[in-house]
Amino acid sequence: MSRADTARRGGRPGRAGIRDVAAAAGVSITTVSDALNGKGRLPDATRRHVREVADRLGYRPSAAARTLRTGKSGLIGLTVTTYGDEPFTFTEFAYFAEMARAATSAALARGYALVILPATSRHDVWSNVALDGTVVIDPSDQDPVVSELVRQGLPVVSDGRPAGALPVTAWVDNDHEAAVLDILDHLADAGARRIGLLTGTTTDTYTRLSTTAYLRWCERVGQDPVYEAYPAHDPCAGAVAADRLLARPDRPDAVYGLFDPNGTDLLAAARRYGLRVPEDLLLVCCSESTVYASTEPPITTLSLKPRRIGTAVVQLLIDAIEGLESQQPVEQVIPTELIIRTSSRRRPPRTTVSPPRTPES
Amino acid sequence: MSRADTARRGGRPGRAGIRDVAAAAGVSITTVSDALNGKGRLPDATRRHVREVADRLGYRPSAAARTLRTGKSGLIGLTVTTYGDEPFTFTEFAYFAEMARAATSAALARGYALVILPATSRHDVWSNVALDGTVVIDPSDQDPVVSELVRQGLPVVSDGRPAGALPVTAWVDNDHEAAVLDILDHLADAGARRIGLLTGTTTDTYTRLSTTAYLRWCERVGQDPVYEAYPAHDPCAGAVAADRLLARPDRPDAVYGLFDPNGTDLLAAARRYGLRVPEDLLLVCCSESTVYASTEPPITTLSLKPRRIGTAVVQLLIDAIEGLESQQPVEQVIPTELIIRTSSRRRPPRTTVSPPRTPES
DNA sequence: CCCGTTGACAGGCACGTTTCTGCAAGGTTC
DNA sequence: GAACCTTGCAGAAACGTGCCTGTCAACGGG
Repeated sequence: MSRADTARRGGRPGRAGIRDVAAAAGVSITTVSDALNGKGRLPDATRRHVREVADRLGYRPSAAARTLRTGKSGLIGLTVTTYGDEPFTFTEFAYFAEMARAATSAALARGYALVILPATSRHDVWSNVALDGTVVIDPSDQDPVVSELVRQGLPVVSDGRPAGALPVTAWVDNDHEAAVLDILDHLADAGARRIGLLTGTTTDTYTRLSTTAYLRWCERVGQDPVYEAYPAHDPCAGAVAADRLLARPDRPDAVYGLFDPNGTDLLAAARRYGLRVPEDLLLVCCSESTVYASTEPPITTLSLKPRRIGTAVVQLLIDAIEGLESQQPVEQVIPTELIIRTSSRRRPPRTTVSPPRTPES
Repeated sequence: MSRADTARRGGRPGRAGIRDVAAAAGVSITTVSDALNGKGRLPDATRRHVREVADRLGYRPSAAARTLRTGKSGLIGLTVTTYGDEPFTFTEFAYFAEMARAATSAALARGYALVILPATSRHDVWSNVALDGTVVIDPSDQDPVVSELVRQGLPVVSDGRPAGALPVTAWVDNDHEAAVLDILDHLADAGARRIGLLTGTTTDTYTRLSTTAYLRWCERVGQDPVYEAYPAHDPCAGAVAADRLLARPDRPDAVYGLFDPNGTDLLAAARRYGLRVPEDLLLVCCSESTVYASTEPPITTLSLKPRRIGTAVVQLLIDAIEGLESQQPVEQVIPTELIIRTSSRRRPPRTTVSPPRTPES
């Protein structure tokens, strides 16, 4: 009677419910649930029997029902910034890909899956997915998505210091100032006397911190700043800016580029002006791409360690979701790595007259 | 009485349910549901009133409950191949990133979100997310994830022809044979007399089709095949294979590389052997990366058009999910694009004695 | 005056779980 | 032998929606 009843209610063919398993195994629904989830107090014989029957019927618990009941979906949002209507940023391709890979792995290892949610998503889309928490990449000041998620009480962990007073649960970031200062010192040590910067016009934290660090360094060593800024999301603008930088009357003899494509762009510009690297021009850029290992010459790069960031962000988020007191601080700084290649190797000073550290002016 | 009751049941603070909205608006649950979803027959005044109250309470319908009730989650899986335990392939970075971007946009535009699900995911993770369908990239013969999804009756659309008899709902792919033949003809037209191939040891469809097309072409024009194969997921192996290819006694005077990093690797190898590009060696590789526009010299690339593929795959999948008779065929071929740059530009034949088409034997 | 129709809403079931409570049966202790 | 504890399971209440099935009033035609 009750068997026929549940069988009739089965509805969609091919999907067996927990009722069907209970009926087939001759036990109650409670017993099936307990047996499959390892809870309750059941003898191993019953547990095995229920598992066998469930396997035989091809039973898969409904994720929706489980989420509704437990309040946990096992889903983590990955909110990415957008330029135009395309998700992901153009200039940080390799960075994002690596970061997302690491985040996916880390989430998976702890039983969570990642949902890609562009920051400009239609409201009805991302409000229609049950999230346990969200990772936000480079949160902007007044991101409506993020602030709403926070308002809902969901844990939010950001890659990059949150701009403004965004109340995120935790964040992970590099020490961008220290990284820039390190690079400038490295270039000066290699013999650079006027270091230029290729930067962006955007106001995100990374660009802002890096640029001010450069300006402060210039002030400290007494060098006039030499930099060009361009809209970082436009790949063509980068090539033009690189060209402009090397065309200036006060042409730098070393350049640091903040964005991934700057290395090849600067190299191409140097060739146009007949500048040899590293003899006439030292080059460093921030990139995760491996192509800079086999350019002519290989270019020194700064790695922001996206793998470590992606992993750390997910760990912090899941700790918050599961209510674990995270042993680690809620603000975590990942060290950067300077991969020194030919493009910034020490060169002899061009003249022996002026000591390397004296600014020209 | 009933108000107090529902208020008490609210449980977690900050989340208003549909009951609370109904109570606050002085209507029934049905009316709220109908008003918000645009169904039923309600006067506009009631509809507006309910919407206002819902907004005021910050009401967000529970995604889990809606999914449970309707059977649709609005989630699409993006199943990616893995090497080791890291998701995504190493060699197709830019391809995957572009494809995923386009797929995300396309899904978003139709109200769906994407869930990243590596093919080697733990069973309990991906079986615990309610999917409406799945996109599979380059499905392997006996992928347990994919076959189980198919068995569950979920629509599955693959990027790349499905290997074996995998019963996918639809697939999108390039015409890899035609693309390779096109490139080989292009190189021959540019003066190549012995064209080499840098290929992979993996058995995926792309590698297999491309290699056999190369071999067939060689047979047709009477050239001895000159190729090196390496495990495509190992970036270092690519550099070594490129070197080996140019170190052979029967060194080719033109090379096509099947994978993204082959261009820079081949260029570096050519420099080591003192070969000028394109004078001594013509170069083409398959890549979506823009760095090849500004290498020295710029390298001709074959684009597989990942944006179009990602968009097409998602459209087909959502059509299947929503039960629309797709106007388009379930097998869709996206044309490739050969971006011709300096590395394969026509050069004069080295000697006028032997006609270009005659094999050396 | 009666009956069919239509508009505007309310009641209540079902979706498929998890879990709290409860209840027998058998064993232990004083 | 009664009072207890433990074991092994069953019943049923949620979780928050969507939607099917009423109900009730107003209305109009015959």
